[in-house]
Amino acid sequence: MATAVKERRKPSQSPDPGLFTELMAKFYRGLGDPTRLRILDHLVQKERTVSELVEILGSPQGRISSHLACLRWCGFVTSRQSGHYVYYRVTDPRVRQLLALGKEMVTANAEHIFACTRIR
Amino acid sequence: MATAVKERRKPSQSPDPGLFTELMAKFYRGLGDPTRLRILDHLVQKERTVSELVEILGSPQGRISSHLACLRWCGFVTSRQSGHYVYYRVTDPRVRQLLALGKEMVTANAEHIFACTRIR
DNA sequence: AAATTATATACGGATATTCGAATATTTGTC
DNA sequence: GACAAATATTCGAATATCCGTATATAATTT
Repeated sequence: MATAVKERRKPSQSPDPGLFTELMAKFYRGLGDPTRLRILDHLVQKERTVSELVEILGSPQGRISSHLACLRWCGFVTSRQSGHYVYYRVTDPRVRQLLALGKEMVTANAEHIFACTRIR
Repeated sequence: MATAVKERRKPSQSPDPGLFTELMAKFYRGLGDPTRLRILDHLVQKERTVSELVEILGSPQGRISSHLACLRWCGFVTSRQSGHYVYYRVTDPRVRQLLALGKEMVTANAEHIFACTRIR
């Protein structure tokens, strides 16, 4: 007699509507930090090593690495190692789209956003 | 003789690079909350009143109103009043694009995002 | 204008996020 | 393997965000 096998959902599908929304929120929060946005702005233009970013942005190395890790987890950047340098870049074209859309909307709404007290 | 007039920047332009990045981050954080995303998901489909959203989402009214205020400040939704109902909707097509892009990327990266510890 | 319904806001407590500083890990060189 | 350079991670303190509850405002009806 055939045993009923509990079907396993593909992980790329929304496993649970609530959880998926949580992940979406988490994803957007990945873009919700100024340091990460500055990093992305540079990686969109050109591949960079961690130390280059440290130099360019003038932020401490630990902070840059930490934010890069976050960006990598969420799929905004990819990395490759060469020698003892790690090169980061933006590969997914959707990241550029996300950034472009945000830039447009913020440009048009800067004052309102600035005035929003719910988020500081 | 012509007096030199200090040129006033258009407010829609980036006033200060640092500040603009801050606003961008704030903007994306606007999408970084599950309740707000759920609200947007419904408003993308159809115009709704606050009480309809309260009913649909099962969250307390104050919370819904508060999040709607946030979404309105950041330019994600617009509102119109009719009687003593306030109708909210998504007017800007870029919001749909932002949501669609996020959905795609999260669908492809759900496990990684879930595993990201920097953001919980 | 009093009452009612719908919406918006205020406040304190709990949790999340970021930073700075220090340390650990990895990679290549000698 | 010891050392140096580049990168990654950890930890506590400061700040930001969210929630629940309560209250305030606005619009309509009587």
